[in-house]
Parts: sequence; structure tokens; C-alpha cells
Amino acid sequence: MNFNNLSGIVPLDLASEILSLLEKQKFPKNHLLHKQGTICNHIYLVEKGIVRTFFYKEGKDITVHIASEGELITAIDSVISLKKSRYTVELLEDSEILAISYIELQSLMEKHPHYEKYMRLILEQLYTEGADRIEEFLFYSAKERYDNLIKTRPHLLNRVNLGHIASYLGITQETLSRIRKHP
Amino acid sequence: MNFNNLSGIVPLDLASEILSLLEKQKFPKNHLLHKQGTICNHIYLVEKGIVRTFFYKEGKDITVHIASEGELITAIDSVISLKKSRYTVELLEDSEILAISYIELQSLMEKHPHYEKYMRLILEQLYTEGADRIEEFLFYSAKERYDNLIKTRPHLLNRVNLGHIASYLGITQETLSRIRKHP
DNA sequence: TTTATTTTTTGACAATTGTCAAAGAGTATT
DNA sequence: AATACTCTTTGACAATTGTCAAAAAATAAA
Repeated sequence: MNFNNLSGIVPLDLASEILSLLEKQKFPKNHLLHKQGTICNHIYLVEKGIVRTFFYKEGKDITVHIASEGELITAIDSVISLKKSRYTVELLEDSEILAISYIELQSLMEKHPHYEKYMRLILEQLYTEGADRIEEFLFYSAKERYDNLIKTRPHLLNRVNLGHIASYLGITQETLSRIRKHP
Repeated sequence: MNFNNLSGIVPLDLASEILSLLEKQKFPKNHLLHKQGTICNHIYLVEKGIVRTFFYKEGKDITVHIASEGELITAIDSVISLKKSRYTVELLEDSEILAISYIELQSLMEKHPHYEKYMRLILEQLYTEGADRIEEFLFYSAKERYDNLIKTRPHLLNRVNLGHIASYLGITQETLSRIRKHP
């Protein structure tokens, strides 16, 4: 979901109240916001730049999620369960990031229950997006998934290595290269 | 997520307050709780039986989700967006179903904001489950996905046609048959 | 039980995708 | 510009998965 549309969900006065709690941080390309094997309790909002989540499997890394301007990213396997994460969160460009401790966010919701609703609306959106991605794997071939990505998130192509895009689509870099050759 | 564990999330007094709003309905096998092309604003909690969501693609039907006792199911592409759904929701056994209008649930949360928190917790769980399923497609082969299903939801095997399980795993029935032959 | 219907398996073959090694192209560094 | 380094493409081949048709097995209906 895109938080440039946050105003479409959270009333601006509330949104700014949350945002004022956060401090914007800048990090260089390749910086790791979170490392695998540790517990992650932060959610990151990308203000500028691109961030990916990845996972090592048999030496190779597989990109699980990619977030650009206005989007959220975190080690989802840890932030809710508070278990050690298998994911690493890495910057693909010099980026400006807003970090939110989910624990603090939960306290905030405890104090001001009217925030709960907006968190619910955000989770509804995220859940819907997840369902769409599952659908992609069920219904579409590698080529169709790539074509869909071009349509829905064309800006990623110029900014993210094809190897990362390939694993994000569930295919190898070589296969993606061949898909791109035969349009 | 399993609503037999609902008590682990929603305090029992609140949960029963919600549940008392609902009336349990029984339907025979093959009954459709929801038909594609219409708007779905209900969420179904399976008390007894098995329910699947499926989608037609080029004549074949692809199972998107399967819910058994204690689990939730709905046409997720419609219930939040209120767009016409591409999914049909079908009973695979004679079942007992609790139906909740999501619109009514939203009014309930409007009136009693303390419900918001529990809805958020439910959505957190559902979102995490969705993320796990995406991971399955990124990291695991068809055989590994099948082995995982046997481990995590063994009861589905005796109760759901292998054709439905195959499409749920993103493969054809023939491939699943061969996978099962070579353990 | 017998017949009909549905579900599952199997075979032969095709299409897709993966693997490994190497070449080519693009960027950054000296 | 020359070198090193990273990213992308290509080729040859293997493995996985899909397609279509038919048989076998299981289940439901008469």
C-alpha cells in the first residue's frame, strides 16, 4: 500500500500526530535496516529510495518484498510474532526512512484507541495486497507475472537489479532475462 | 488462523458478545455461500465442515483458499473493496457456518471502538499467514509445498479432492498425483 | 449388486523453468 | 583510459511441471 495515500485512510490531523513521533533517518545504499537472526520490532516507511527484504536459501538470496517511496516494509516474520527473523532488510539506494517501533505503536493505540481503526484499515489493505500476490502465483505464468509487475510498478525496473526482481517473481535471473528478450 | 484460538485473542466476554449476534446456519455439500460476479460483504466462520474459495480460469477452477473447523473464509477480493468478486465460495462437505456481515461488524466497531483492537489482531494473524503462503511459492518446490501441507494441515487430505489441493498448491492434479507416488 | 458418475492415476510427449559455465555489457575505481 | 567489479545475457543441457487422452479406482445412485 502507498502511504502517499495515507491521507485517504487516516485523517490528516491524526496522521501528522503519528508522524511527529518519528524522526526521519538517512542511510546509504546497502545499509541494513535489519539483520536476519535478530528480532525486528520496527516498521519502516520509505520516504525516498528503495528497500528490499530478502532471505538466504542455499547460498542464494531471495527477495521477498520491495518497497519504494510511500510504501511500508519490515521483517514481517518477526514484528508481530517477536520471533527471530529469517529476513534481512536492505537499502537498494541511498534512502530516507521513517522507522516506527511496532511496540510503541501498540502502546500508542493502547492510550488512544481511536488509532486502532486506522491500523485496522492499513492491515486490511496489506492483507488484500498479500492475497493479490498469492493469486499471481496461482493463476499466472512467470511471463505474466513479469508483465503485471511492469504494469503495476514500472518504476522498479530501472532501479532494482533484475536478479532481485527475478527472485521476487519466483524465478531465476536467467529465466527473467529470456522472458524479457521475447516480448 | 483458527478461531478455536479466538479465546487467545479476544477476551471471552467480548467474543461471545460478537458471536451472539450471529446465527448458525447449516448447508449441504456443494452449496454456494457466495457466487462470483456479485459483491460479497460477509465473512464466514466454519464451525463444522470444509469450505473453499475458487476462481475460474480458462474453464478450469483454481482453489484459492480452503477453510475447515475454526477457520475464516470469504471472497477477500470483494469484502473490503466492495467490488464484484471473481471468487465463488463453496462447501465441500455438509457444513455449519457462522456468517458475519463485514458492514455490520464495521458498525459494531464504530459503536464499540474497543472491538477495533481485536479486529486488528485478527488481521495481523491473517496477514502473517498470507506472508507465509507467499514464502512457500518463493522458496519451495511443488513437492516441498505438498509436504508442508501434509505437516501443517493433514486433515485436509482425507476430506478435500486432490484436484482442489493441487490447484491450491499451484500445480496440476497430474503433477500432484506423481508427487504423491514418489515420497 | 449393478450401473453410473466422479476422482485419481498413468503414459507419452511438450512446454516451461532451472542449472552451470562463460561471454558480454555496464559501472565504478584507480 | 585501463582495470576491476558487478550485472545481465546467452548457450547447452537437465529437471520440473503441464497437456491431453485414457485407464483404473473409488464413490454414489439405481
